[in-house]
Amino acid sequence: MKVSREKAEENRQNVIETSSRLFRERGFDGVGVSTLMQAAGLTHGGFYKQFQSKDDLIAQATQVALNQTRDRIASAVEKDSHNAFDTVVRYYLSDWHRSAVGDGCALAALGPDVARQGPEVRNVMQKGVEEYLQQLEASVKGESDDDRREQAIATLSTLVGALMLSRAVEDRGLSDEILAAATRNVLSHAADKKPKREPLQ
Amino acid sequence: MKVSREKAEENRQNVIETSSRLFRERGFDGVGVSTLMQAAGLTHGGFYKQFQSKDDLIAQATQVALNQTRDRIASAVEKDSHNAFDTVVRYYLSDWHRSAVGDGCALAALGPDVARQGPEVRNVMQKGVEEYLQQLEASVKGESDDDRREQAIATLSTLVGALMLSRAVEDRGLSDEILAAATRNVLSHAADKKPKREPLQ
DNA sequence: TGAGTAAGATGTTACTCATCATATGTAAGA
DNA sequence: TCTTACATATGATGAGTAACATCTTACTCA
Repeated sequence: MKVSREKAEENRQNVIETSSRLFRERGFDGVGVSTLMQAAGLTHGGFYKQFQSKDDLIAQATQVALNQTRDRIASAVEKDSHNAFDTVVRYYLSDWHRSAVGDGCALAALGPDVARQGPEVRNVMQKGVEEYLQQLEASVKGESDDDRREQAIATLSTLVGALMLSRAVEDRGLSDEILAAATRNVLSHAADKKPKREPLQ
Repeated sequence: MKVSREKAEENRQNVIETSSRLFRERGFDGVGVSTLMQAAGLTHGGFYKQFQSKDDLIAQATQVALNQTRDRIASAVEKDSHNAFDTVVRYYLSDWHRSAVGDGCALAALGPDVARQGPEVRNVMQKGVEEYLQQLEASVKGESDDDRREQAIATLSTLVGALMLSRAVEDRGLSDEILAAATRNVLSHAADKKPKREPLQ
């Protein structure tokens, strides 16, 4: 049942991408190797020819997930570079992002899961956070580099926290309220030289 | 091997409290019923006479965890009611809280885990979030109720997000930076009528 | 360059062993 | 006697391994 080198690599990528989605939806402990391989159209025996262990796959899938969101934000900003910050915030705290757990930001979907992992995965996460912060530093307004850095960190924290909370509560009304309040607050604070509470739309 | 009614109830509470800690440390899927019972000094057989299912225990343990942090914050505020907001923020984003996952806030330790659960657990979470928000609304400064509500939601999001991120990255330096930046930012924003960037200490 | 062949890698099936959530038995308190 | 908390199964599923089949890839020698 051997397969061409290209096909094998394609299968590998397929497993990683499928896993990155399923992990975000169900957590690292919520899906088994067997399920992951089956979802990629393979049987679970061949897994260990492609990956050292499940942890190895977790690291790679987390990387892919983080890159995906980074790229999506980058391309959204590219289309509207004048209101970069506004674009990022509204994208991150959108209805779509709240419901698209498997396609959304890994920080909000897997933060505590990653915190429980070993150094490899945590290093991947760290690199992802740094990249997100650089994106935000570029669009945030501030008087100094330090100021922008602080704004970026605080903004990222608020975005991640709000999205996570909006997904964890049962009532849709409270969930909506969290997204709306966080959006308004972040936009009013980080966009300096504007009145503190500008209308949302 | 029957035990007195009081002892049985004591055992039950013991299981819930132990579970609330272990769940926060390892996630809902990271500990099995057997481990939980063993950690409470019992064998796993009696579990289903005390709880309907693992989900049932998850709901109760989440409740206990949320109450614990709520009470700790309340008593911290009581001791220094003049700087309530300051106290809450510094408590939440402290070194101690970052490392004490099993004794810390369930929102930051189990947010995404809860998001994957059924309505019962999510309702418990929702009630917890509402209580946290009420605590914050009382200490946050603002011109109107709506204003305070928004501040409370944004602050809670930032606190939860920052703590979660600080735990998920590998490097201690970045982790410290996240906590420090979020602390400074939240305090400068929510404590109105003060210069925007007052020194941290 | 050509065919033929040896070697190597990918994936399947079948397995181990541990742990999972849950159900049934059992002995002691009420 | 009758309830019930705890102990002992039970069947399913977890991660990881082993043996084998099969096809690609690389090497050999013309």
